[in-house]
Amino acid sequence: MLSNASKYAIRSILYLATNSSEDHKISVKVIAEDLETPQSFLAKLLQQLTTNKLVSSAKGPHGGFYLSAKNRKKSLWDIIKCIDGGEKFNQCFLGLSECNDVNPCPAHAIVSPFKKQILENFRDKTIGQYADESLEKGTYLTLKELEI
Amino acid sequence: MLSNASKYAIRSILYLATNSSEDHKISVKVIAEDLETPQSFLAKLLQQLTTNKLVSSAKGPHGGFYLSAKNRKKSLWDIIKCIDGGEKFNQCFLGLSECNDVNPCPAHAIVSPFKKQILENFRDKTIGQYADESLEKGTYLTLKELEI
DNA sequence: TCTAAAGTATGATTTTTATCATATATTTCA
DNA sequence: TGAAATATATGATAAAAATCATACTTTAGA
Repeated sequence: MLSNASKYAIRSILYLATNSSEDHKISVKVIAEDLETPQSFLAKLLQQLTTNKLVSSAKGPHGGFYLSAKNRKKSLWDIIKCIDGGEKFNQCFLGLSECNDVNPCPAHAIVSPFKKQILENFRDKTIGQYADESLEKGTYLTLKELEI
Repeated sequence: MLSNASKYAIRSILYLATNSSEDHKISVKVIAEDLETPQSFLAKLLQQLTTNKLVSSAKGPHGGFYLSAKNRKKSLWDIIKCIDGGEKFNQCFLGLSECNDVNPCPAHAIVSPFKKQILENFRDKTIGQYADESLEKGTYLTLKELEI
């Protein structure tokens, strides 16, 4: 479904949402170690996310990445758009370029409603809300968190 | 979601379900032209599908591919398993290897029910049923069919 | 029995995605 | 003011997916 890039990006941002603040920036090195993702790949991704205002950063000692209040207002969908492009949830399951409610492929009827609902959820809920809910529900972002 | 390979495979099989029979085999060339897919790639795929008894074939003049009654009893899920592997609907949306109802990632709650329902549909409905329904509903398998 | 029309088998190439590496620019703090 | 810690920029490499190409085998039909 999503590219690794998008997956890493989402996990990083949700991680920053619960662990960082303007007073507590986190370096790529630490993020990559905590999330168990390739560091230089993540560095590139975070750059891209920073350029697109989804993440904030500061150079130098005690620098690093963090989420500002504004950043927390963004959505998962914003992240996906930024990395994989805005067509991700608009693509036909069987790869046809014109599949839609009027001219559906054979899988359209079963797949389409789900895509719509997931897209809505990803578009309408903010990163901040997602992070809060995740804290309540106790979700996890890396396998490390599963070790007892 | 699916690889191009799986998409082509599903489209080919649904195409054969409505257009072929033991008495009317269809060559890769024709299938590829009708579905607008790369011919040699499709040839490889059809081989794999034939090996795995999802499609039937005959060599020589008037040979080609077709679906037997048995082939029609298979499911979309069988095709996906054959090409992309059986983990396709079992993978965590954020790429974690252990994500499940007990230890969910932040996206699990929203994504998981949909995956389950789609998987069920794909697993429980036969190719034959899919093809019949598609005929009734008037779905399409290639953009060509949209041209007036 | 020869020829042409098919599938079958295998490997080469291209494209995309993912990953790795290295050099540069800033900034804090001693 | 200079050294170390950080992000930034860019390009190189590796791996996977998709595509292309070529030679071989089987079979119907003249």
